[in-house]
Order: sequence, then structure tokens, then C-alpha cells
Amino acid sequence: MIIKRNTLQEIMDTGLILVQERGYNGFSYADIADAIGIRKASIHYHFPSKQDLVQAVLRRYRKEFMYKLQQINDQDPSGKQKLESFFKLYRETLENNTKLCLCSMMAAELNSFPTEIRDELNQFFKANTVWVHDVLEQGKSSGEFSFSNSALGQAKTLIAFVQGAQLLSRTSGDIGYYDSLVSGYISSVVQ
Amino acid sequence: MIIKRNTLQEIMDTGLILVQERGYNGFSYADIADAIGIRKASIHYHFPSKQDLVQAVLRRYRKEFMYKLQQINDQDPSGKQKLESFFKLYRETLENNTKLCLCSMMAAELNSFPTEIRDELNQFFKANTVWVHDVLEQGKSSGEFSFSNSALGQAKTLIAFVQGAQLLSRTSGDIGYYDSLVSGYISSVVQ
DNA sequence: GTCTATAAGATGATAGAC
DNA sequence: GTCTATCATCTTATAGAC
Repeated sequence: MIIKRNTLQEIMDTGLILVQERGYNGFSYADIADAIGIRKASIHYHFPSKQDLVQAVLRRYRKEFMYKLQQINDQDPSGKQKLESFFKLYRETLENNTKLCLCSMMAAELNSFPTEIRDELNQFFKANTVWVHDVLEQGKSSGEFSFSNSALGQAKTLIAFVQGAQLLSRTSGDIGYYDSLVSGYISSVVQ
Repeated sequence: MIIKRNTLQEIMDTGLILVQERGYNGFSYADIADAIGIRKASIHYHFPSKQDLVQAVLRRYRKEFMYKLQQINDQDPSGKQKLESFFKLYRETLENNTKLCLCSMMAAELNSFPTEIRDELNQFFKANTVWVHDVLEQGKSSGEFSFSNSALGQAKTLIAFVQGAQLLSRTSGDIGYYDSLVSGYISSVVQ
């Protein structure tokens, strides 16, 4: 059986990997073309400009991430388990060739982008914050969690923390750095 | 009186700004040349390759940052004031045209660099961690601070947090985001 | 949809005059 | 030390054949 290839998806898949590994200014259409065995012009057919491409990649990334957060809600009972699953999502990009969250990478290169992409990035971080906020608030009122902050303040802190943790862990070359940071954080929040 | 210009320093000054604003792959020798009114070839005289340049910038940045931390030690009495001064250092780069810490930017583009530069980045983060560790440990034993973590674990968490806070604050376009995160963090650590 | 061909410009870097 | 001139290569992007 012949499997029909979906060039558009392959381009986005490779584009995602390359931004996460090298950043927006660190790869070219030639890199994608080489990686999947097509010509540069074919990429321009699907995505006329490089910014069209990363914007599409970004939107898909955000949707898929939201779906994963929803899955955690559907499956995990305790607040602690939800947090652990959340940190596991960020761990998985590190595990996979020490990539960073797409949105951290693009946030670092923020000045390379127009408003629409900045908005997309903020929506990603905002949605992360809202999700964590819900988990923390529920855990605080049930007595599972304990922190002196407001739940919203603590949620914002957690998002900053996880982005920084990923960055430092990759730089150190040791994923154990991430694990150690995360387990310390969780134990400081959980009773 | 004629002030003798120091081209080498001007190149490094501009290089620092450009990496902080756009990242290593986001600027060129032409940008520096235009900014300070010389030719590209003159930059190559001082720094044969782009990596030579950023490595020199990085080393100077780290030294100056270490000096500033030493100054805080020399001046500030309480642990809380030391932490506030530390977070103020990271705030100043945001204030100044919403730049990021040089080392966060370069850590995001880690895969563009050879081992020597990665080592330099790790030394920066390590030195930050050691300094904060000292402050936290002293504050904990004196009863000024309170956290369930070890002082070292909490110090590593703080460094991850401040890097992420800078990134998110710049993305949001609101320095108040940084202030709110930091004051929340400090109040959660200080008794 | 994918290709070849090509353009216009940027990029990192070097040689050699002053 | 700084310049002009030049290089090979890469980059984003387009036109038009198949």
C-alpha cells in the first residue's frame, strides 16, 4: 500500500523542529527542502513567505498544546498529578533532541516578528496561565496546595519558571537539571 | 577637547545591544558598521569572525555582571534588599528598549555556538546561582527568609524564574508584568 | 503541485592600498 | 587601523515550464 505524502504537513513538521532547535533566524527554506527531499520553490507554493510558514506552525502548535492540556483535565484526578503532567509536556521537548518550547524560542526573537505573531505568542502564554490558574485555584481551595501568593500570581510565576527551567536545562546539557528544578517546585507548592 | 574614540569598545557595545535585541542570527556586521559609522572590514580587523565578537562581548558582560553583584554585597544590608537589587538588574535591561539578558538570548540560540561559548553561558548562570544561593542561605538561617526547598534548590528556581519573567514581560509588552511577578515572588519567600 | 531557472540582495570574510 | 574592492555563498522570493 502506498502512503500518500502530505507535503504541507511535512513542511510544517520540519519547520517546527528547526525553529525549536535553531530559532527563526537560524534556518532557511533550503534546510527544510533538504530535510524532506523537495525544492525550495515547492515550499513557497504552500507558504509564500517565511513568516507565513512560522505563523501557521505557531497556530497549529498552540492548538495541539491546548488539546493536550484538555486531555490532562480529562484523565488526571489530583491537582498534583495535573501539575506533573504539565511539567512532563515541557520535558518532552527537551527529551526530543533538547528542543525548546516553540514559543520561548520565538519570544526570544520577538523583534523579528510583526504584531500578529506576537499576539499568537501572548495567546499561548495566556492560555497556559489560565489552565495552571484553574489547577492551582482548585487545589488551593481543596487544601491540596499551599502558597502565599494569589492563585493567578502563582500561575504566572509557574509559567515563567517552566520557560526558564527549559532554557537552563538545555544550556547545562543535563535534563536532570530540569527534573530537579521541577520536583523542587512541586514540593514547595504541594502540602 | 577632542575625545579619542575607542572603536573596539564601540563595536562591542553595539554588538551587545544587537544580540540582546535581535539575537546572534538576527544581526550582521553591516548593522554594527552602520550604527557606529565605520566599514565592515574594520570590524573584521578587531574581531576576525562573528563568534570571536560575541565571545568577547559575552566575557565582558559576565565580568560586569559579577562586579554589579559584588557592589550589591558591598552596599545592601538586608537579604530582601539584596534580592530586590538583583531583580532590579534584570529589570534594567527591560527598561532599556526591552532588551533581554544577553545570556538568555544566546541560550535560546545555543545550537548556533561551539563549546567555548556554551561554557561561558553556563558560567554566567552558575555564578548567578551561587550569588543567590549565598543570599538565600544567609537569609534563611537568620530567619529573614522562609522556603521549604533547600537554599540551593530555591536559588536555581529563582534564576529560572527571572529568566522566564524577563522573556514573558517583554513578550507581553508590559514591564508591569515583570514587576508583578517579582513582587509576588519576593513576598512568597520573605517572611 | 512540483520543478528549473533566476533574480536581487544580504552575509561572513579576505586581500591589499593608504 | 581603516579603507575600497571583491569573493563565494546563502537567503528570500518570483516566473514560468511541466
